[in-house]
Amino acid sequence: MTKASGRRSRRPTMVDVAREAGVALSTVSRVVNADPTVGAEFARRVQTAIDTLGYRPDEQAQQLRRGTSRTIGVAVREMSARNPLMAEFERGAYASGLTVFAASTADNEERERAVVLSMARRGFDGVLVEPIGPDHSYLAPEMAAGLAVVAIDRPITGPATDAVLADNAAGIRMAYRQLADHGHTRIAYIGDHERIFTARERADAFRACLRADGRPVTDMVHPGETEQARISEALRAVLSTESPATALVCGNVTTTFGVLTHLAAEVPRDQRPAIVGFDDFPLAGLLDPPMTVIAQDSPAMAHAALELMTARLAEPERGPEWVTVPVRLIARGSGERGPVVA
Amino acid sequence: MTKASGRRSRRPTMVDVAREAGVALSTVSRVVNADPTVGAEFARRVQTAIDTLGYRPDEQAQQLRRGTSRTIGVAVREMSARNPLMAEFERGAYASGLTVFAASTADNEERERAVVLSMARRGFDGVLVEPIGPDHSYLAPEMAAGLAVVAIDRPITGPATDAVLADNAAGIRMAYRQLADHGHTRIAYIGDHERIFTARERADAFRACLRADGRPVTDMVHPGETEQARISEALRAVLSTESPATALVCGNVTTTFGVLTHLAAEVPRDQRPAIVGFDDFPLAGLLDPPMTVIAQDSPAMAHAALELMTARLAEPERGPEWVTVPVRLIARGSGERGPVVA
DNA sequence: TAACGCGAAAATAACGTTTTCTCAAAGCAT
DNA sequence: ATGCTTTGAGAAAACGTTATTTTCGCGTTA
Repeated sequence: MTKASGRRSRRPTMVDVAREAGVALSTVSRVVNADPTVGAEFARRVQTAIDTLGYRPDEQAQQLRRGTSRTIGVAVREMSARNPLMAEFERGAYASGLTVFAASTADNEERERAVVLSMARRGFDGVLVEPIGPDHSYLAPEMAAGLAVVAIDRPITGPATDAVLADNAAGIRMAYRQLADHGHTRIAYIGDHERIFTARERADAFRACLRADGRPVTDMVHPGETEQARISEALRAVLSTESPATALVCGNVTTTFGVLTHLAAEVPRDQRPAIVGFDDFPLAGLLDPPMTVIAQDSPAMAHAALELMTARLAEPERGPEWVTVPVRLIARGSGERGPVVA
Repeated sequence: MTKASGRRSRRPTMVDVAREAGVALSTVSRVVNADPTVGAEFARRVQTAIDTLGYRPDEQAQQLRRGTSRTIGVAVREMSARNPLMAEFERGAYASGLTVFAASTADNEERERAVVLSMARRGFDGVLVEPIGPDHSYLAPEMAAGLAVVAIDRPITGPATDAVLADNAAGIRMAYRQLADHGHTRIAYIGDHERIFTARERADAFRACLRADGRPVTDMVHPGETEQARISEALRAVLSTESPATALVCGNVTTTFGVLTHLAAEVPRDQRPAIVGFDDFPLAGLLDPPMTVIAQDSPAMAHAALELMTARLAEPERGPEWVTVPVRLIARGSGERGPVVA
């Protein structure tokens, strides 16, 4: 150790290496960047100095100078929710030599702005964002300055960006169809608040299903907050009328959990409605009955997102592209029960 | 717009603002940093220029110059697993004016090294890391150079760092005690591979419980990989002897899922063993029977981690500190069933 | 032998900030 | 009016890199 236990050892810099090797600063840089024009003897000397000093380049300074960071940021509402997607995206990005950093927006519009802007100011080359609010005009100058933006799960309003979306409408239709095919005529929908894009798409698709079957829409579609109280209220509304719903479509996984919780506590097992939930989740198959769900294809979405991101990094001027990824129904039981004969 | 639709608009810089306002570069800096020595008229002029140009400081350059970033990195094995903890940590950090970026290490030792090192090279002030491998000597120079390191869930071997740990041994004892108190005398443990710190602590604690009760340890403790096949194998081993286990302790949530999956598929409902699982999970209460678990106090752990982090940022020379956070048993049913009378 | 290339290393100018240092003008007491 | 402190703005030097330009030694050729 050279000066190991000094009170506080500054990180060695290129200048230190140059001094140690007795060469010019720029020669060190050339060695570090494997410039072929550097002589063998010099390269050796510099490398030795690098090793003894334990030098490693300061990525921050590199990025400032180079103007590119090969780093992309992920701004999602909550880290866990989109997790299979993030994991897949991260793996793929890493394989392409990109670094990925994630931050959560806590479902807060202002926080999203702060997070994304901070990423841009740090020289991130791109951001994958699960957009929240209705206004994303703050992105325009960043995009003009070269930030690659890809929206996931919902499109961005304002500047036109790439986007990866799930086929929400098709998923809802599959759920509805599955229940209808098993004899249900009173099917209700409970989901997230329609201020959220996906929730709106799903609720709208569900209304369209009802209308297509010539069934009344009123009282059967219950979007709203995903708090337990609201969900319980909606459930009571659809289950305790004179002609109660015999089947439910849940708009997202939070709603599904809320519905299951309510039913377990308040409704006798043999009187529970059939259910199809949007979004798969662990243990879905171990519930009683096992949950039938509409599953999003997270790996495919992650792959598409990475594809769009790298394409845009390579060619910033290309037109924005939207990719819709199919969903599929996983029948496990809860959606295949017929109506309870009251 | 000044030069909006130009092919590619460079981000405005302090120099641009200075030119626009007709002042010196340093004056702009003083205005941005609210230096009180700047005259009112100048401040106004600069502010106007900032607004019209849409200037925002380049955090990268700021950090390079200041030598500090008020950013801390989180390197965890998987984003979802530690999520409640991360969410809480992020919230707290944000409230303290810190920015948090997360990256996953994919349970890969080399990847952890790359991620953490990259964070250090980018000028992150601290890292919260869920350590993987046995050797963390690579951290020593970084810590010497001022990187604040806090370990979560497991301690770091090599350089001495702060750490936040769950009280694994106490948790296992509670689980064992609960089952023993309900009449079980044949209790088995299935958990993660002992190369992982927490898994080793838990398996050891379980062995200690058996010994304390004067029970044989052999064949009742099954640490190993958490793949379904291995778990099933272990289960068959403990359940199909002549005096089979009547109760199980699962070492982590992955194991719990594997065990539940196996039992659901292969063992008739009325012959299933009692179970207590380490780590709580969503829907645990909706299973049949509802799962009794040892729950870690994620908010408390996050809080402790943030506490340690800020303390170290403020006082880098302080001695390393370990915090052990208590766990608690949540009795829901699966752990309160008596032995099956065969 | 002087001019000329040429290869390879050194010097230097950025990148966008912050901070230290200068220095002019203004204020004020003598 | 003179000298001395304030005040506040501008100039310039960092921070650790990379990219461009200069310099220099040396073998070729006219």
